[in-house]
Amino acid sequence: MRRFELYDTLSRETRMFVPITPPKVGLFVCGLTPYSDAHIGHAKGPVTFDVVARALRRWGYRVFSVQNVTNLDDRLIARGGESGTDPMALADRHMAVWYGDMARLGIRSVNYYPHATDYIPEILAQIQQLVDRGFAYEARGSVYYDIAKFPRYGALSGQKLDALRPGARVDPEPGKRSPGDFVLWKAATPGEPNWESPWGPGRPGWHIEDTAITVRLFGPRYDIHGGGADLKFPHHEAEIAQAEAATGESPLVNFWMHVGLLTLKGEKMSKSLGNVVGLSESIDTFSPQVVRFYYLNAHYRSPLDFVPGRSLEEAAEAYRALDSVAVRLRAARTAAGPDREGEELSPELESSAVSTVEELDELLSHDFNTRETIALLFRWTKTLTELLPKLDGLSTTALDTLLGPHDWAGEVLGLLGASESSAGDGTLSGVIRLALDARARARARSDFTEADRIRDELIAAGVRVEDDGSSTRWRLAGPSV
RNA sequence: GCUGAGGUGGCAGAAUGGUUAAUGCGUCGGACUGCAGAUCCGAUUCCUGGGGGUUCGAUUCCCUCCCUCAGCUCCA
Repeated sequence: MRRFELYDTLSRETRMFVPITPPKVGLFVCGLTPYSDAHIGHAKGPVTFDVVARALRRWGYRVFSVQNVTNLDDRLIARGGESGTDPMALADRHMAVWYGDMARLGIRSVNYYPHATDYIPEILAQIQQLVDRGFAYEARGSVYYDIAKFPRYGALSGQKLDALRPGARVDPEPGKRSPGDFVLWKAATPGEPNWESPWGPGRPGWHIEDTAITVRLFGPRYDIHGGGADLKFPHHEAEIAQAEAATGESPLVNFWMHVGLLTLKGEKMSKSLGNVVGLSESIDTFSPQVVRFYYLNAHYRSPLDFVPGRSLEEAAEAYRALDSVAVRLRAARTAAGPDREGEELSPELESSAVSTVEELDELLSHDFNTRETIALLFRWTKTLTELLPKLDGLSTTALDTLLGPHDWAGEVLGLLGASESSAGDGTLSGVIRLALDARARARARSDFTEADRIRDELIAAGVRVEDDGSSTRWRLAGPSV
């Protein structure tokens, strides 16, 4: 198992990661509440933790990665009510889209997506524990957590209870002992989904599902808990308070990882501000790799400012440069077959390729600095470009060695991988090839009017045409690229 | 107001108590091309918010001020 450093929000320090039960690593990430279509900010965390899981597995850890789904909450009920849809069915519908987007983004590291409503017995049991131990109280059919009973409440986010801004969005519901108390079990309102409980019919509060799930899956303590930076307070505070009070064990998690939020022109992207850019559309318009690249091109803890019409366009430009060399290298490797004899690499080049891979692991092991690994991949690409003309003469083993860094990127970053290269649709590429042949014949007889007409029509149809000395390449163009 | 994270070149964004502060985008010049694009080569050597301090040396550590973003019970 490779050793690595990880920043922990709770202790506010970067320290060596040590699993509770090596080589196992429990990774829990707060997933989403699928009450509407996902926007471009929502996938930043999942991509980040996908890389975390991929890297840990490469480094010899056995990761169990879990992302919960809050498939019932106030917003889902509200949205469902507007359209006369069952809130949980509405959640499922959005999740279908979400899973599709996750698959397109190459996120395959998540082992399990537990849904809140599948854990009602665990939730009820945990609430009962909290009541029994005196951390929670019932009022008017609801159960609240009494934050006064848990002195460490606020430690993660640095909030002081008595400093909570007076008149802020604290909701002094009748029955609450303190405005800061949060609901564990919400008494049923007619027409809403509900379950029987010792306190009457109701449904879970927002925070309780996570700890009910993690205690069930991981036990009272686990290794890494991730989520967006906006979840620190109160959500993650509540989780600590719930789990540690219920199980009597501490700390709930060893490392809290918080992902910097995506802002839109300096402001947080959110529905209420009306400044959202859709996730699915972004993937459609550009590509899953470009979206991934965009996120990973910054440190996961930094906030990232999204500028429509520029951010993904820039990422597309940068990624293409990186990818085109990877594609050509992989093509040469495919052409070489399983065991072609040929020129071997110079000792310097060979050791450079090997040490580049080692350096990639090393860079990533400092709090998952994906940006640094991308910078190194660019440098490696640069040394590769002068080799490009000689590729066809190299042996299979030489090509495999050269592909090391790209294979690393495919395995860990989910970029530049063998499977990620766009193969293209067979029919489409056949038709395009046909048009390009016609253009080539026109060019051969110096009929540039006809040649340019064909090219212009292809461009108008979204196909970019590039002559490269002897051959002509094409690719589907993104918008305004 | 309180808590946290930051302020780096035209832009995006890393890093480190010490040779030219990574990388990318963009821009400029050259090569290639019928042209364009892509690609390649080169340049963009005068960039670390202000002010103090510690140090032989700070962008990095400390203090202070200013500014930005996020959180302060919807939030990835």
